[in-house]
Amino acid sequence: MDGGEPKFRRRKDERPAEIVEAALAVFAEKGFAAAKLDEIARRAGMSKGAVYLYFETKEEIFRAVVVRAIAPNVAAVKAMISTHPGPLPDLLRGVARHVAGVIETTPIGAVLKMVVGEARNFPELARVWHDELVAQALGALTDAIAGAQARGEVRPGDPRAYALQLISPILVAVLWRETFVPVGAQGFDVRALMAQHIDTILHGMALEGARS
Amino acid sequence: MDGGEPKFRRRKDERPAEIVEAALAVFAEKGFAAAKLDEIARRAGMSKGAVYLYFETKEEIFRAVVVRAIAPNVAAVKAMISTHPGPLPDLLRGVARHVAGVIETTPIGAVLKMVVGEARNFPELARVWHDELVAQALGALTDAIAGAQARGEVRPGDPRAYALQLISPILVAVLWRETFVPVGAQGFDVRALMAQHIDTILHGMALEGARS
Amino acid sequence: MDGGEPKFRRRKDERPAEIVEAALAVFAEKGFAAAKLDEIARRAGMSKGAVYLYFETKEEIFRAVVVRAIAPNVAAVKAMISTHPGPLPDLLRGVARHVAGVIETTPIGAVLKMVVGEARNFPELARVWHDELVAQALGALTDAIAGAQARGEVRPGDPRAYALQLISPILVAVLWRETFVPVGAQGFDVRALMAQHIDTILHGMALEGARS
Amino acid sequence: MDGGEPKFRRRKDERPAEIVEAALAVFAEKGFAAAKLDEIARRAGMSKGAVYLYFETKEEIFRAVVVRAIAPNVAAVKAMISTHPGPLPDLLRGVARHVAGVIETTPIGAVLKMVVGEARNFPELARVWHDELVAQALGALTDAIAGAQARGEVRPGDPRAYALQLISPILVAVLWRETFVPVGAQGFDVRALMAQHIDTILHGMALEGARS
DNA sequence: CATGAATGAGCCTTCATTCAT
DNA sequence: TATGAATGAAGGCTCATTCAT
Repeated sequence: MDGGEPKFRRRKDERPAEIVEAALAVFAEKGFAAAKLDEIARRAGMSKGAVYLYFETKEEIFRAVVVRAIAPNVAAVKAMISTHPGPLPDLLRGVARHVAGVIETTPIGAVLKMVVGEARNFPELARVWHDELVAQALGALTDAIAGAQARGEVRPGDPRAYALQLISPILVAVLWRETFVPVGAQGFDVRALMAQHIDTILHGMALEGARS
Repeated sequence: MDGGEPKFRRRKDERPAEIVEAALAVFAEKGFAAAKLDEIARRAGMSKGAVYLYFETKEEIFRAVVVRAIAPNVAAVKAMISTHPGPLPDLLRGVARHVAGVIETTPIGAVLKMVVGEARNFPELARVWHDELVAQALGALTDAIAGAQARGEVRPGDPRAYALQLISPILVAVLWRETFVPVGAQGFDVRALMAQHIDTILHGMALEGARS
Repeated sequence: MDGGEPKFRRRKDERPAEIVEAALAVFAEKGFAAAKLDEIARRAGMSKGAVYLYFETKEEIFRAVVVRAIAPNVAAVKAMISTHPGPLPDLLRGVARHVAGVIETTPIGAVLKMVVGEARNFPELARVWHDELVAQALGALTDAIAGAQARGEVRPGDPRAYALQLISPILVAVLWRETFVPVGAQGFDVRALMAQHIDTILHGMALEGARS
Repeated sequence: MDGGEPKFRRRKDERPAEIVEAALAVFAEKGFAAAKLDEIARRAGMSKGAVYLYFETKEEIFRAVVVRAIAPNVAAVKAMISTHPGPLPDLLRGVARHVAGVIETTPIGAVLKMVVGEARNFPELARVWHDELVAQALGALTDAIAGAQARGEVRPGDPRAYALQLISPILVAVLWRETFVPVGAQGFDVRALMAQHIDTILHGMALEGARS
C-alpha cells in the first residue's frame, strides 16, 4: 500500500538519466532519425510528454547521449596521459587494462557507432568527440611514442601513424561487435586481442637489439 | 511521334546506375532515414516518379547501393586469396597496393560507414557485407598467416587476431576521413600509413632471426 | 500545523479575482486558444494546479473574464436609461462623461476585442454581451432619440441607426487602440473625440431652427 | 467518362486561391489557433498534404488570407482619393457607394475581425493593414475634410477625428454583423445606415448658412 | 489548500508512395 | 516512359487537465 512503484514517480532528479539511458538503447538500435520518441519514453517508463519536461527536442536527447558518454572516457584519457611516462610497454599495458574495462562496462561502442553514423547530421558532436576524446587520446599516445623514439626505444617513423596503428584494432573490434556479431559473425576477445596486438606492435616498433 | 530531340534522352539501361550513384551520395551524407527521395531524384536528374520505375522502395535503393559496392571489392578479396601464397611480406605488399587503389577510387569508405550505421535496421545487408566481403578477406588473411606460422615465418598467436590487426588501421583511417576530417581533424595519408603499418606488423609478427 | 507564516497567504476569496485579472491580460494579448494556462497561473502568482481549484476549465476562466467585465458597464447603462429624459444634449453629455470614465479605468476595450474575436467559438458569450450590455445601451439610446424626435428636437430618421452612429466612434477608437496603436499608429484622444462627435451629431440630427 | 471532376485535379494554378478561400472561412469562424488544417484542406477539397505543396506553414496561409483581402480595397481607397475633389458631399456619396459594394461583395468584414483578433499575434499583418489600407483611407478622408474646412464648407475641428466619425458606423456595422447577428441580434442595413450617416454628419459638420 | 510532475489526446508538418496524364 | 501533383500515414511536440504528495 505504501512502497512499490508509485504511479507518479515524482523523481525529478533521476528522470534525465533514465531518459538518456533509454535513448541510448533506441538510438544505438535504430539510428537517430528512425528512433521514435514513443519508444524512448516507453523504455524510460514514462509518457512522451514527460520526456519533454526534461529535454527540449529529440536532438537535445541525442546530444545528451553522445556528450554524456564522453565523460567517463575522458578519465581514461587523462589516466593515459598521466601514467608514468616510463618505458612504453608499461604505459601501453597499463592503458590497455583501463581501456578494456571501459569497453566492457560502458556502452562506448554503441555511442561510437552513433557518432560515426550521424557525424554529418550533427557535426558539432563529431567535433566534440574528436577534440575532447579521440584527438586527446591520439595526441597523448603520439607524444609517448615520440618520446620513446627520442630515447631510442622505438624505430623511426610517423609517431601519429604508430598511435593510430595501436588504437585501431580496439576500435574495429568494438564496431565489429556492434555491426557484424548481431548477424552471426564471430566476435573478438577484446582483452586477448589487445594483449596480442600490444605485443606485436611493441615488437614491430622496437629497434633491433632494444627489445623489451 | 518521331521522338523529337533524342539528344539528351538517356537510355533506360543507364538510369538505375544513375539513381544508385545519386543515392550513394545522399545516403552517405544524411543516413538512410534522413535521406529524401526528392533529393535523390533531383541529383539523379530525373523526377521522383521515374525513380519508382526502377526501384520498388527506398529500401531497395539502399540495398542496391550497399550491395553494388561489394562487387569491385570482391575482386580485391579474390586477388588477395589467389595471390601466390609465397612469403607473407610479398602477399601483404601486393594486396596493400590493390586495397589502396580501391580506397582511393571508390566510395567504399562512405558505404562502410553506411553499413556500420544501418546494420541494425538492415541486418541482411550487414550479413551480406560480412559473408561476402569482410569475412572472406579476413579469412583469406587468416589462412595466409596461419600458413606462414606453419612455415615458421610468423610467431605463434591467434592468426585471426593477427589478420584483424593488419586491416584495422585502414578501416579506421577510412572511417576517420568520413567522420572527423569534415569537422577539422587532420587526416591520414592512407598509402604511407599502410606501408608503415605493414612494416611494423611484419616486424612484430616475425620470429626472432626470421626477419624479412 | 499552526500555519507558519501567514503573512503572504492570500485568502481563498481573493484568488478567483486574481486569476480573472491575470487571465484577462493573457487572453487580451494572445486570444483564447493561444493563451496558456501556465502563463495565466504564473501571472496570477500561483501554480497551475491552484487555478483548477477555482475554475473547472480554461473556458470557464474565459467566460468569467468576459462576463465579469459586464457588471460595471451594466451600471453605466442603467444610469443612462434612468437619466432624466430631458433634452437629448444633456443626456448625451452626461452619459459621455460616464462612458469615458469607464473606458479609461477598465479594460473594457480588451474585453470587447475578445468578444469580437471569439464570438463564433463562444456564442453564448456574444449573446450575453449583446443582450445585457450592447443591446440595452443601444436600445436606451434609441428610445431617448425616438423621444427627442417625438418632441420635435431631432430630425426624422431611423433612431436605432442614429444610436449606432452615436456610439460607433467610441467603439472604433477603443478597438483602434487595441489593434493599431501597438504597431505604431497614432491613437485618438477619446474625450476630445467624444466631445467633437456629440457636437457634430447633435448638430446633424437637429431640426433646422431647433439648434441647441 | 471524360469530363466531370477528376480525382486528381491537376490544377496547380487554381489551388492556392482555393486554399485561401477555404482558409478564410475557417479562420473567420474559429480564429487562427483554433482553425485546423484538416478542416481547411477538406473545405478546399484536397488532402492535408496538398495544402503544403502551396504554403509552407499555417501562418503563411493566414498571412495570405489577410494580405489578399487588402488588394481589392486598395482600389477603393485609391478611388476615394482620386475622386473629384469637389464639394465634400459629392465625394462622400460617391465613396459610400463604392464602399457599400465592397462590403456586400467581399468578405472584408470577416478579415477585419481576424485582423483585430490576431493583431497581437501577427503584428506585421496589423501593420500592413494599417499602413496600406486603414491609414490611407483615413488620411485621404482627413485631407478632403481639411480642404473643405479651408474652403469654408466645414466647421472647425480636428479633421482626423471627423474622418473617424465618418467611417466608424460602417466598421461597427460590419463587426456587428460578424459578432452579434449570428447570435440573434438585429442587423443593420448598411446602405441605409451609410446614407443617413452621411446626411447627419454633413449636416453636423456644416457651417451655419453653408448647408448643402 | 497548494504544488508541479505526469499524462495523453491532438495538431502541424513531413515524406515515401501512387497515379492520372 | 516520364512527370509531378496528390495522398495519407506517421511522428515530433504542445498543452489542458489530473493527481500523488
